[in-house]
Amino acid sequence: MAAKELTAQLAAFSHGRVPRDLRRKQVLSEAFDLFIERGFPGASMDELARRVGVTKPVIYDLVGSKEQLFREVMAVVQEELTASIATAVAVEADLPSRLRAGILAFLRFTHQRRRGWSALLSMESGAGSAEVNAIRRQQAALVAALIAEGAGGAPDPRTLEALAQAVNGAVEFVALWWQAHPELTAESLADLLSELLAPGLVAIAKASTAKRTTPKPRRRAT
Amino acid sequence: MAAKELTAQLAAFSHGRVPRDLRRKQVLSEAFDLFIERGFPGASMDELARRVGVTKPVIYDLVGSKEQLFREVMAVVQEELTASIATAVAVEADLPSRLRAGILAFLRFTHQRRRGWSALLSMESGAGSAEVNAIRRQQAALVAALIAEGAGGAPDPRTLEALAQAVNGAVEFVALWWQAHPELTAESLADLLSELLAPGLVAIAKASTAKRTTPKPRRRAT
DNA sequence: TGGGTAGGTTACTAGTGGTAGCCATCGCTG
DNA sequence: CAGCGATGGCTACCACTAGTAACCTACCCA
Repeated sequence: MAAKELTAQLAAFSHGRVPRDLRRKQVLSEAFDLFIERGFPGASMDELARRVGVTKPVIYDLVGSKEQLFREVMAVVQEELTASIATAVAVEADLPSRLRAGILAFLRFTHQRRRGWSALLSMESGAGSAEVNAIRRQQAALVAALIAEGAGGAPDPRTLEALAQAVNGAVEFVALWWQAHPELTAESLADLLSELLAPGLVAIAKASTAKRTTPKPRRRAT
Repeated sequence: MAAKELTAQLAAFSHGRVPRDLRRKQVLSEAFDLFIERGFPGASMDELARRVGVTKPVIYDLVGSKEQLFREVMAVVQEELTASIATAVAVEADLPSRLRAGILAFLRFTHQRRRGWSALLSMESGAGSAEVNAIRRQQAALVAALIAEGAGGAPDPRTLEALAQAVNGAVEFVALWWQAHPELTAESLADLLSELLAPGLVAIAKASTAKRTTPKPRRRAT
């Protein structure tokens, strides 16, 4: 991709002393690869510096800290994922279709970039968990919006959030599991997941709108 | 719990030189607390040694490595969780009830021991991810069994596994999210989750049994 | 002919997981 | 009671980690 033109640009400064912006891009690019190869804990700043062909303080001057670097690198992934799902959802009309489209987009994305994706998940707390959580929050918000508009006005916000988390979790787990069972297709899994989730979602959405229309006491599942 | 009798036993050897088994138990107990306090990456073997009142090589002689230690310590959590869910599920009859009971047990467990639980999740790869994955696998197997018998004979095993992963993911994510929104009750969340998941599960189960009875072409969600 | 500054370096800190090798104290046997 | 082996523990180290202070040097512009 942009990697080639980057190295091309870099070649122009073969005598060391690369401009700050360019060096920064190089660091980010190399860091991305490194995080994917080794995961967050396994990636060392020393090795990053070595790969970039520079010493550590330069790296720290450019990106601040390992966490910040990780955040910055993975923010790109987040944006791509969000965009990918958003466009996939946009072309569908009713809730179930949108749900399935979104799930399919997610599955395809994480499959395509599975190395990057598992690197992203390879922290999950301690250090860079904040960023992972941010991605999940954004993801959940997206799902929540999908449910809300798809259901024609939502239940209370908390319920909505919880539902979004549930949907998110279901999809993410299946995506992860899928990596160990690649004989299945994204489509079949998207089918399965939407068959699992859509009925409940629709029912809950209906119940909530019905409740707002005629406020009967809600029944609970036994 | 057993901590008191442990310290009592230890007090008998106030002059250092504690028998191997007892020292080992002490290490595991102290390690448990430490992992909970600091998470896996944050917990240092030096500090563990300091707390136990012994030097590092002793620790390593007793437990092998940090990963092994973590595995051993967290296996206890896994067993407790599995047992807790299993007994909760056992007393219910039909699939939706069993599902809800299982979910409720999971939520209560992770809430009650939320510190330990998030410590457990605080690795998710790199080092001790294997153990977390093991727990998830076991958890998924449990859910799969629940679905299988609850549905009176299951769909094909892969579908079953995928479903189990989905259910697991949904519940786990909600449990995690709940920690940041403790104003909700476990019961209400269990209600919500089973309302979300039960309809789809029942439908899928029915479709698969119907398919085996009268093998009509299965319809897909659009 | 100067700077000033952008780009980089050496050399260090405190702390990590993990280990080699040595020592002391206990209980058991002669 | 003497002696000896096993048991429990320690000192001192290794290579590595993230991160930093202080110094240097080559270039561009006045």
